[in-house]
Amino acid sequence: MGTKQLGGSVDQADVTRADSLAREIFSDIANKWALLIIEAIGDNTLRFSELRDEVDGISHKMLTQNLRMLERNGLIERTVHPTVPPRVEYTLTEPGRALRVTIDGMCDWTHRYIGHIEQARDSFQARKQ
Amino acid sequence: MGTKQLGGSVDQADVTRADSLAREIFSDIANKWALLIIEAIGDNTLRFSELRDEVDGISHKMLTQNLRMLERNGLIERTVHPTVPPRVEYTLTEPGRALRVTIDGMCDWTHRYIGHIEQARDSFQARKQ
DNA sequence: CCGTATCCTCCTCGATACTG
DNA sequence: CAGTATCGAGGAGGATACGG
Repeated sequence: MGTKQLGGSVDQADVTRADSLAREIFSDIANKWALLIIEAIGDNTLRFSELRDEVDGISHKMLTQNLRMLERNGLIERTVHPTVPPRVEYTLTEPGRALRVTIDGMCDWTHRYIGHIEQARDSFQARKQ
Repeated sequence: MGTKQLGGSVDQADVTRADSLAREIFSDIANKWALLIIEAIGDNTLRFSELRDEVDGISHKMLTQNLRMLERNGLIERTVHPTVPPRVEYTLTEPGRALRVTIDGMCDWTHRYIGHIEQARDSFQARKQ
């Protein structure tokens, strides 16, 4: 992450602080559940239970945990409808939608290279007998 | 991931198999160490020890483990120079370089929204007292 | 329905030491 | 220098139960 310094008038302490913050954010975001949740929300407004169905294999706990994290970082917005039973909906914020674009890129990449990868795995397997 | 089906002549079994493979690949790739390693290599040819220095905070074990995984999936190429002491170099393959582009996108995103995120964290903190 | 808390398991990850 | 193996601690993550 320590790429692209912004030389000039910026205090060195601020730079390193920003860098460590950037690493922290990157570590938060760069995990499969977070990325899959963002993909799942996309342009939609989804309820907790809908997300649970949409993101397959995710547990109740992982979902809440990642939703909190994403809310904390301002990537999603959480709106509670004070009805009974409660209705909680999640949407992407503008930063969230921006990140989504790059995640879309990763998904496209996966589909584009899935053949390459399968071959690579076979040849790797063969190399190691 | 289960988006974008390719309808038509494709056998359903193949579709689900490809989908589960895609998820598996995504889970492999979408972790911070893998992404940081790919970023670190970039256009360079780096030795093991150089990578260890470049990707800060990574342990010896995590590095080897992720390098194997990336090699297995054909994202990096590993070349051993049979000298003594041994010299092992890593570069990105074409799929690796393609993925790198999207990772660059994530890094850019982080830098662009770091301010938003900091604010979001503060306001989140405040909301929860 | 949604969220939190508790418990318990497993496996990730770091430290260390050893081979080629 | 690069890689593997081993071991132990700690956190991740699942299951369950309960509260609002």
